[in-house]
Amino acid sequence: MPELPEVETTLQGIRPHLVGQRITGLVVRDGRLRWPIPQDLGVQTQGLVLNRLSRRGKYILGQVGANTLLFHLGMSGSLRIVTPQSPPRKHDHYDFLFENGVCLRYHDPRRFGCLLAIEGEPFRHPLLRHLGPEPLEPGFDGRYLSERAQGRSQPIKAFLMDSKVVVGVGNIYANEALFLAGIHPNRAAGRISKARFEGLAHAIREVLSQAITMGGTTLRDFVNESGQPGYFSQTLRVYGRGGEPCRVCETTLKQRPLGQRATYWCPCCQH
DNA sequence: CAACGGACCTGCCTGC
DNA sequence: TGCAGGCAGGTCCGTT
Repeated sequence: MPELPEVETTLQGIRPHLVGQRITGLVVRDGRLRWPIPQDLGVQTQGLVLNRLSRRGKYILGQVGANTLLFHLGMSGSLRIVTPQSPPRKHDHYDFLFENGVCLRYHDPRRFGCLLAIEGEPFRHPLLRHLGPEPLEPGFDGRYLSERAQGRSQPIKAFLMDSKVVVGVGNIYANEALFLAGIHPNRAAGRISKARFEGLAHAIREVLSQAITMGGTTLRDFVNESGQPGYFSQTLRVYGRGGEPCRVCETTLKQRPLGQRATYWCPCCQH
């Protein structure tokens, strides 16, 4: 489910409720996530203040004392701000309780998300160490993409979804950015000109920024911290639109799995 | 190192 | 109505 815009929407939604607040407890109803929630996490965090919430790629990082909480939403996860009294639903895995009476509740049917604690410097952790640059920060541009793509035969779409190349671009926004840039998703990454990579970097930033502004994309179950869906779905240009007319040239959009993932493109606009 | 396939899960939709 | 099969926003891991 969540790509960078959905994670950013979640972060911005929960941050004002939680930063500076003391953790009074952790209730784990079902700790079976991608990796089990550490048994001692409640004891480890109780009484500590959540000093900072930030994002790295699709991870949310919470700084508590010398340690960092690592949240990931996987394919179907969502974090919501609720009251401790609100009855838990099926697949509500854990609650963080805070001194101000707020409860941070995690919901994840498919259990691909995680909740871990990192001791010391978080960016040396194996899950974070090899991550590529943030697409919305300086340093991410056409020149960078072009250099990383040198000699690679991989389809550009798979290249963009590689978090070692750039973080936060998942299946929806890879499809959308390639459409905006006019690049065929199956084109070998190493066979794209520097000029076209400039356009692609711009398209990636554009599509991610727009989606954040609209509160993310909700296909079936993404909800923000208040339980509301995102509205970027209405703006999707190709994702999920196989067989429908291109919004630019009205040619019928193609759809075909590419590297196990649903891929959509306009055969007229993308080469 | 690069590329690829399998694996991890549940829910929902389609078609028989 | 029931059931099998396919598919879904992520990403780690093992193999070639």
